[in-house]
Amino acid sequence: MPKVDRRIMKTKEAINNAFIQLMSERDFNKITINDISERANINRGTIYLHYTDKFDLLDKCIDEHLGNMLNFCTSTKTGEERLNIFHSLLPMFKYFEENYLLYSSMLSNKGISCFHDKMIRMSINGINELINTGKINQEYNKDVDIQFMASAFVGTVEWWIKNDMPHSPQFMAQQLWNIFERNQLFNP
Amino acid sequence: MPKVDRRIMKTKEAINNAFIQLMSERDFNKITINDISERANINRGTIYLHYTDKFDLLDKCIDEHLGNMLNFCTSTKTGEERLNIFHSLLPMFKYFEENYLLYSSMLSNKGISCFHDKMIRMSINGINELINTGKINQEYNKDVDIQFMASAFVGTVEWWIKNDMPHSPQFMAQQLWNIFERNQLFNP
DNA sequence: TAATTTTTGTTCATTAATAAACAAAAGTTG
DNA sequence: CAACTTTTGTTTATTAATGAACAAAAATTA
Repeated sequence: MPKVDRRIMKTKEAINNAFIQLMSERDFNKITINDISERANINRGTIYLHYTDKFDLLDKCIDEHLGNMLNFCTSTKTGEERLNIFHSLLPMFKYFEENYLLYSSMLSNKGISCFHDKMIRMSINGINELINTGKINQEYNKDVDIQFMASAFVGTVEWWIKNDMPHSPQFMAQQLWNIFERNQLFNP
Repeated sequence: MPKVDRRIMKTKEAINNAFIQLMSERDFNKITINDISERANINRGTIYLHYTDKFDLLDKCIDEHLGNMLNFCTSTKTGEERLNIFHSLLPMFKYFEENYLLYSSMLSNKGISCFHDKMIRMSINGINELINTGKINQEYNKDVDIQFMASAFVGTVEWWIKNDMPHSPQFMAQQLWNIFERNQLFNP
């Protein structure tokens, strides 16, 4: 990958940090480009060099962080482990815990649904991968089933984050795993 | 004053922070321009746009921070208070306490004497101002006396900083003030 | 000491960020 | 609703920072 100019890295990080900070303070529709540029201590015009508007910024911000999460969950694993759902469940909860400020802001923030939507889409992708590799009980391979599972899964995770993470990552991963087992979701 | 480009502000602050950090870790002559640019996350060449070499950087760094100190000691005061030595002693000790990392690095660091020299010069300037305004007992108005007083004063402050500030700013200011009174240094 | 590596200070062409200005859109106020 | 203020998105000329290259100096190593 061609190395990125360090000015771009710094600018983007400043924008992202400012944005996440502001998202934890007030609702998305109360945040202006002005606010972001002031908080990030950069020229307002500079934001437009990287993002078309604040919706684009929100979009890319979520994409990047969910991408980091996925990476974190799969990076240190072998191909076999990667498809073992429990080995990914635990790091996922841990990652959310470590980035509490970001994800709780995103979820508590009125006026944005794209975070939820992206979580759903990510889950569906994950489920499809498990189906294609035969890890999942084929009987669940219908779009309604997939949607049902994704909604349940994402809803549970979101509930956990929004309610200040009332259980440990270990506990949550184990509980979800138990549910999956009880429903014979995974092939042995 | 004409407003400075915000890029310059950011670059200088990054350089200064990196430099102070490094000064607290190792001796000045073990610090390279390379180290500073890496720590500051800026291009090495950029340093040369603002400083001729690392000695110049050290010099300007000290000047700036001692300037801040002077400012802090005199800013919130009226003209009368400003020349009342006790009203400046206390804030001085407080300022050093608040910027402990910086000043203890400067003093503990082998290979630099300019910090001490600048402190002496600053004290001499202060004493001269007090003489010119008649605040100081005229009998002390000889260069040897001035040098004696400045050395004693600076040496005491440096001792306090180097030995991890064994007394409170209040105590130090009071003790110094007592010494001045005992020697009838100041006119009533 | 000689060979080698690191650091320095400078140059260069290129790119990113800047301040300032502007009209249009959106939001707020009386 | 109209007057007003704020925010937006874009443009422009200018400046600062960048990475890369280089030879010389300094420091390190054998």
